[in-house]
Amino acid sequence: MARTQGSRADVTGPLIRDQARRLFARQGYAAVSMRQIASAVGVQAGALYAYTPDKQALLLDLLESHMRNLLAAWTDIPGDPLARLEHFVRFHIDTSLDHPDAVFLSYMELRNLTPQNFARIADLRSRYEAALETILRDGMAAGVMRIDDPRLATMALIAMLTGVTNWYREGGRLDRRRIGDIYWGLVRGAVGAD
Amino acid sequence: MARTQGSRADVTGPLIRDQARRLFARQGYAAVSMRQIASAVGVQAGALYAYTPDKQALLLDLLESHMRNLLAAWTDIPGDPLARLEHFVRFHIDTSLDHPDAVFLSYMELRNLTPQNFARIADLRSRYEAALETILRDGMAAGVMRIDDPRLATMALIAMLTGVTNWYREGGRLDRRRIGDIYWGLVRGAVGAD
DNA sequence: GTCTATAATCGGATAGAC
DNA sequence: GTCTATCCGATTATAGAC
Repeated sequence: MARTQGSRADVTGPLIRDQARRLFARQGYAAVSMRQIASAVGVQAGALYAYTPDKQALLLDLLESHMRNLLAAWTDIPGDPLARLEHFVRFHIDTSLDHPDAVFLSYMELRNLTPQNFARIADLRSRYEAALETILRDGMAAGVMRIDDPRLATMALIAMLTGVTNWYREGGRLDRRRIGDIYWGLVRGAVGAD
Repeated sequence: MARTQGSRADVTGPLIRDQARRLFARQGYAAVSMRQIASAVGVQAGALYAYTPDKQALLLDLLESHMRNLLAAWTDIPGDPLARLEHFVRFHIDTSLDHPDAVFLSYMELRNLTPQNFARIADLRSRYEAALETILRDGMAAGVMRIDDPRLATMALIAMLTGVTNWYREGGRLDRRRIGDIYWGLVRGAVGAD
């Protein structure tokens, strides 16, 4: 991948983020060196510092932009809490399968953030969790869901749905639509909506 | 923690494993140095190599012994598949809360194993997953569970149950018995047993 | 914006004394 | 079994040329 000299600011910036995301997800933040990222991009290590002040800022940028994209992409729908829950389940699975590396990073590399940066990401994540918890509480109030503890159910369901990234492989036995169907069946039962 | 000279082989060995497990779980394998582990134990870095040939072997030992303990501790019970499933749910949650660091490591640090070592752990894990899948299939055959895809349900349920380590804090709002009750309610619904 | 070169530190692992 | 000392390669980040 080594390149000779030349400026390509428009492509290098996104490429650094893409390769860093991919490598961090596969090997872990601490195990990836700036040289490795630079090599994957096709530049020398020193060039990375024209785009990020340091490695930590690069990780924070990846996590924060993912969480902001997630929150921006999510839109609740009006009406039946069960339909809203199905919408959330399919949204979460589709997002997780579209951006498996970003999703994986966002709950695996929190421990490598500084305390301040951790607080920023934890805040964004709690907003996303609140979206699901609201649906569950509305479903209980409407009498269409039976849930012992909506806070715990929120954590449990998100863990279950996010887990799809642990085993899903492109071109595997099940396509996305089918996976969404199966998970929705599990979730619908879990909230007592059968 | 620094100590003066002296041999304490009986305590140092277990202590190295305890501290390595704790540090690996909190910061990640790659982010923890042998010097850090030694410092937490109260010995110099060189002394660690009397107990492990290298850092990788230390990680493998932690993961493998955890998986073997898990498999040794698990015993299915005869009878009703629903009772067996409840037994599995409570076993898995209790184990996860008793050994949160080991559980976390066992599904977070697989990527830092060499391919050979990875295969060893993956084999042990698949045996554990098979225990749950068998119960689900028996429940379907007996007509007491409704499950679209038992293989996928196995992965989904284990992800959900293991997720308890992400939020549980000792002395928190809910005690273990109550957490087991709540998760069992979610699982029972998810497998269509209500 | 990118390169080359380098500073300063830290990493895993080993040797030999006690 | 543990310590001290050390080898040697890798790491993050910076400086200055182009």
